Amino acid sequence: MTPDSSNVPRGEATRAALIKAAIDIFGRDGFDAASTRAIAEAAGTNQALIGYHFGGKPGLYLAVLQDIVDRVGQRIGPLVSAIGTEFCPEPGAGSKPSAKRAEALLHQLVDAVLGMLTSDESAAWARLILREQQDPSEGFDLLYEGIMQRVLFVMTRLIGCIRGAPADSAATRLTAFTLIGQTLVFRVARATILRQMNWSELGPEEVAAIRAQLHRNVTAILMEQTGL
Amino acid sequence: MTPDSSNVPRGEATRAALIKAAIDIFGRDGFDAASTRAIAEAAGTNQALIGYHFGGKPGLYLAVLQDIVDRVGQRIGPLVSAIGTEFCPEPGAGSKPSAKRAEALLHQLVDAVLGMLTSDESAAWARLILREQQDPSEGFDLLYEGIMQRVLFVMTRLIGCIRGAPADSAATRLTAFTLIGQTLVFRVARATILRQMNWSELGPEEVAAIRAQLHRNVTAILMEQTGL
DNA sequence: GTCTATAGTCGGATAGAC
DNA sequence: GTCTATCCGACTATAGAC
Repeated sequence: MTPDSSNVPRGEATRAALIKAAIDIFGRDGFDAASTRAIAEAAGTNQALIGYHFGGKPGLYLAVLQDIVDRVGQRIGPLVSAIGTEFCPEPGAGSKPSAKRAEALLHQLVDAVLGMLTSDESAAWARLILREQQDPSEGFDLLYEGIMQRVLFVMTRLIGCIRGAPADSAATRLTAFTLIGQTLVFRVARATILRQMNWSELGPEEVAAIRAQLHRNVTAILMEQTGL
Repeated sequence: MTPDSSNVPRGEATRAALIKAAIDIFGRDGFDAASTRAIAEAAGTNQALIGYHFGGKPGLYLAVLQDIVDRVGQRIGPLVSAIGTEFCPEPGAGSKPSAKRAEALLHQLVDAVLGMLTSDESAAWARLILREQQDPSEGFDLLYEGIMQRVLFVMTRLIGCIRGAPADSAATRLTAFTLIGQTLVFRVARATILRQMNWSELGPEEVAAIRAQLHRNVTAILMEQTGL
């Protein structure tokens, strides 16, 4: 229809290219060490356009964080939403799902998080999140509310259902953190793990082995208190 | 004896002050963003002395990594060594320690690592280690051989003993990683955890709650496969 | 909306006095 | 062994042409 070869508004392609490049470079070097020159070059555009589109380096950084939230949402959002509607306590709603169902969904959730954290794509933005955790900036709220809070909410519901314990108790929440930790370690301590296992990458075979181990651990941890 | 008020060689105090300051600043800002000016100022010395004592910024960074290895070694080295001598397979040595003994030591080891990772002191250098894991430099070898390898070695021995499985099997190693991950998460995802728990810090009470949860998890994970 | 050019700041390294 | 002073490169932000 329009004379443009593409159908994005005029400078939208530039905006997207800058964000895409910025994820890599902010992720690799951190906010301070990353240079707007390098980002513009990687994006195939001009350095001055960062000021035009985002107001400056900090504005670009915030746009990058929002983009990460969107990417993660596309990956695990559907599963998280599905669990949320099934397990969110609605007064007068249908019968409560069984613990078996909750356990199956918890395994799915852990698998989804593991798949995300071991993907090559996650290497860049996982670093950004790690940095924000160590030294939260004003952008941390975006990540917390867009990712962590959502995942932890449904995870504590599942654990509470399996154990027959309150989802908001300290023990339930701490259990959720340890489940996340077991998964997170394969991204965070990746260099140590590759060296220790004599692996060269986290390919499908390696991820399958990890998945099996996590499955056993999740079952063991959740069965434990159920029997008390 | 000497006319000096202290008994360190001439510029040793300067060296130590620079390393102490550099741990904080490299930890907070990362290698690139940290400035030698800021480090020198924090150390109460002169910026040019970094070049004199360490040859430059990279040399100072390597000295900092070695210092971290030494600090961690002072904290958990004795326990790790004790476990190593008790569980290292020596041909013709005394009878094998019991699984009960191994489990007790494993709980001690996890406790020691948790105590280290939740200490205020660890905040600075834990960040440095995290960065090295995400993007290993030539200094990563120092950390791996000085810390990770030692801890994982004794941990896999303990797990192998408890399960009656080989300490070098993939499953044993993966289990060790998950145990580390459960502990590590309380340093790595600290910001998320504090917010989610509505805690303001990881003080003695909070650490005790975490410790109890880790204890339950470790028991559950190790009991699971023992019964098969 | 995109570009070039540049002003202003701050970085690491180092020469040379003491 | 420690200091001051300085060189030179890299950075962000921005003015102004197109």
